[in-house]
Formats: sequence, structure tokens, C-alpha cells
Amino acid sequence: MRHNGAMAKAPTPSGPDTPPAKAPTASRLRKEAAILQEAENQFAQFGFEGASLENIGAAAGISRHNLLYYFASKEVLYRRVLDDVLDQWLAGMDELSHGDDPLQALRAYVSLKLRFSRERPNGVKVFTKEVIAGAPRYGEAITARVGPLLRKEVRTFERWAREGRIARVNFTHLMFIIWTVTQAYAEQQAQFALLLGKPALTARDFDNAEELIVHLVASGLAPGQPTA
Amino acid sequence: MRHNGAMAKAPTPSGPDTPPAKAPTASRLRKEAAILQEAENQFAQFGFEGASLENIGAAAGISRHNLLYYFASKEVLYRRVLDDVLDQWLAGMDELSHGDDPLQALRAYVSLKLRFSRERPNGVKVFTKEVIAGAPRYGEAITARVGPLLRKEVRTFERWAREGRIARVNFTHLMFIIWTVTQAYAEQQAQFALLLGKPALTARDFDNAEELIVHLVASGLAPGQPTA
DNA sequence: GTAAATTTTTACCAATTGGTGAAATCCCTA
DNA sequence: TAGGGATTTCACCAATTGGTAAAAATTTAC
Repeated sequence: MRHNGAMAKAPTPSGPDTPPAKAPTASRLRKEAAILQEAENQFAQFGFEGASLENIGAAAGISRHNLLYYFASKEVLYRRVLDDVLDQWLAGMDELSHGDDPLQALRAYVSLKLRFSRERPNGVKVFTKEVIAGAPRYGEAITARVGPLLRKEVRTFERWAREGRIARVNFTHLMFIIWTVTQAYAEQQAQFALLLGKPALTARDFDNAEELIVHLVASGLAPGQPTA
Repeated sequence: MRHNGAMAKAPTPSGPDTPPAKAPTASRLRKEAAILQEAENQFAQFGFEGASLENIGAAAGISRHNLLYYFASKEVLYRRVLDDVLDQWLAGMDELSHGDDPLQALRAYVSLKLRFSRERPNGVKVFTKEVIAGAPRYGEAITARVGPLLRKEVRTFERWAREGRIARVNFTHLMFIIWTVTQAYAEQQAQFALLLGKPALTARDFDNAEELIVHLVASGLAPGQPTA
């Protein structure tokens, strides 16, 4: 049950293995951020095995050896990238339960998730590639960090259903579907753009997607329907 | 507008570059099939760059050099894997337009697509990884082969909408969403299983998914609604 | 049974991979 | 300006990468 999450981004101020543990300088943080960003790009395009530290370093303007000074290994770097993505996602999920109106909360969640897909597509891509590969390096974190929040979310849905505010469907799968669809607009951007005959997806395309997704979810959850 | 599709699986019996062009023996076909299958597995797990011909060959029981005798290069092998997947998908898509009842046709399509995801998850994974990477090696085929069928499909939906049999939504995005959701149950199997607390997805899970997906699509397309 | 074609193996290549350990350099503080 | 920690570079490693060319072995055809 190790946590291992991204909260470790701020180095633990004390620990058995890190005697003094000074605060990292601003320049160090800047450099780490630059590395993380390039790592996100490269991992997104080539996956864990396919990406090379050499290229990541070059894109960030430093040598591979220097990169290894900031991040002890490829895997450490990779995990940090995933931690960042998961942090943002989970923060958004937490807000879902807090809304009053179910559909309004769902719309806000879909909107948030789509915005993330639009603004940080590469983060989404790294995560999905990890999952596609069978989550060999991040399965633990998914179980430990996503699982509890998902169950909490499902309980909220079930409460709403008991109150007759939404129809009762399989809420776990509903969450799977919402995740999948919103993330697809990051992952599959290239394909969607090709098929729409344009060089890239526009804000308008994301709006269209949001409208349709919300419409599908809303009509599927409209109370007083044949329960699915 | 080269076609380049998988119909080339059966070697063209005559051509300017292949003087006699004999039919491949059964043993050769068997060996090629074995290689293709292992390639599908390895590409699914490691992506194009991450997978190695050495391992693919080993898994298929032959040496890398021998593999290179059957497939001239890594990229040729990769394309053949994708061709196979696309062939099956497009065949299923073609049937969509042929149904009489829109919802029945959609249900059949969702079911077919999910079955494919269940039976050949690795094929789906290879395709999605290619798309995530920006379709650098298969974009042409997507444009040339998927594009026309998608447009035809959308026209069918629009006809149904004109006839008042389904509500009018953005049908292009609807297809994107149906693709995405059905394929997710292949790609993200590992994550879904983790979050469901089981070692792997079962037939039952796929049934639940199908039920919910069809429910969402059906209620979203129910005629006489606020058009989205 | 021999010739021809198909298949497999061997030898080789230049480039790249992630990573270790030590040396050199830089920069801030006292 | 001297000391000391932080940072960068240098040298090196064993392993692996996709691919070519040719020789060897095997199968097929006559």
C-alpha cells in the first residue's frame, strides 16, 4: 500500500535517507519542469521503451548524463510525468461529488476533462499508453489512488439515483465511458483531424464534442426511463 | 490515392515487378500468420519503436534474420498488422448502413465492435498506439480507407434523421464516440480490471458495457427530443 | 537423382540504449 | 578569496537495435 503519489513532488523535508534535505532552488525547479515537459512529449510519442533519455535531454537543452543527475533513472522520470497527470485528474474528480445538481456537475466534469485533454494532450497520451501496455509501471498507483475516488463517485451517483434525480445505470462503467470519451479527444486528435479533413482539432470541435457527450449522458440519465 | 490496403494480403498474381509471382505455399502462409500474431502482441505492448524484431521472431519461433526474410522490414510488418485490423473494422462498418432499424443497426455495430475488442485486444491496441503517436505511419491509410466509409455512414444517419427516425446530433462525433468507447474495452482492459478489483474483464463486464453504451446512444438518439 | 528454388543461418555493421563512477567546473556563501 | 556544495561533463560499459550480403541448408520440381 505504498502511496508513491505525486505529493512527493515537494521533497520530503526530512527523512531517514535524506539527512538535511534543503529546499530545491528555483533554478533547479525550472530545469526539472523543463525536463518533465519534454519527457511528457517524448513518452507520449514513443512510449516508455521507445523514448530515449538522450532525446529528452536534447529537447530540454541538456545532456543525457545531466538529465540523469536530476532524475535518477528513466523510470523515475516516467513516474513523475504520470504523477503530474493523475494529480490534475483526481483533483477534478473530487469536485464532481460536490455539486448539487447531478447534471450540472457532470457537465462541469466533462468540460474540465475535455479542457485538460485540449491543453495537455501529451500527458493524457502517456497515461493511456501506459494503460494500454497493461499498466506495468503504474498499476499500483491506479489501484491506490484512482480506485477509492472512483468508488466514492459511484456512491454519489447511487445516492442521486435513490433520490430519483437520475436514472440508475451501471455507474462504474459510466465513469469508464466518460473518462474514455473525454480522453479520446486528446489521444486520437490526429485521427479525428484527419477524418474531419483539417490539420488539427479546433476549439469548435471540442465544443461539439462536449455538447454531444453531455447530451448523451444527460438523456441516458434522465429519470423515469426504462432503467438500463 | 494509393490503396495500399490489406487486400494485398493475397499477392497480386501478376505485376510489372513480380514476373511470375507464384502463389505462396500453405506453410509460408502459416508462418507469416504466426509472425503477424506475435508482432501484434509485441507492438501492442511496446509500440513500434519499443518492439524488437528479435523478440517478435523469438516468440514466433524463428530468428530475426529469418523474420526479415518474410517481412522486408519492421515497418512492412507493422503495416500488415494494422491492415488486418482495419480490414475487420471496415467490414463491420459497412454493415451498419445496411440495417433497416437504426437502433437495431447501432446495437449490432456496438456489439460487433465490442466483440472484436474482446477477441483481438492487441490489434486494437496497436492501432490506437499508432493514432496516439500521431499516425506517422498509417495516416494515409486512415484518410484513404476510413474517411469515405465514415462519410457514407454519416449520410445514412442524416437520412434517418430526415425521416424522423432518430434525433439529429453531430453524427461524425457520434461515430468517434462509439469507436472510442468500444475500443476502450480493449485498450484499457488492464485499468478497468484493476478498478473493478478483478484479474481480468469477463464476458459479463463486456455485456454490462454493451448495455450501457447502447442505452446511452439509444436515449440520445430518441426522436422528438431537444436536438443536440 | 539432380537441378532449381526456397528457406535458414552465419558473419558483420554502425548506431544507440540506460546506466555508473569519477573528474572537472560552476556558483554561492562565509 | 577560500571553501564547499551543486552541477556538468568525461570516459566507459555491456547489451541491443534494424538491416545487408552472402553462404549454407533444405525443400520442391522435374
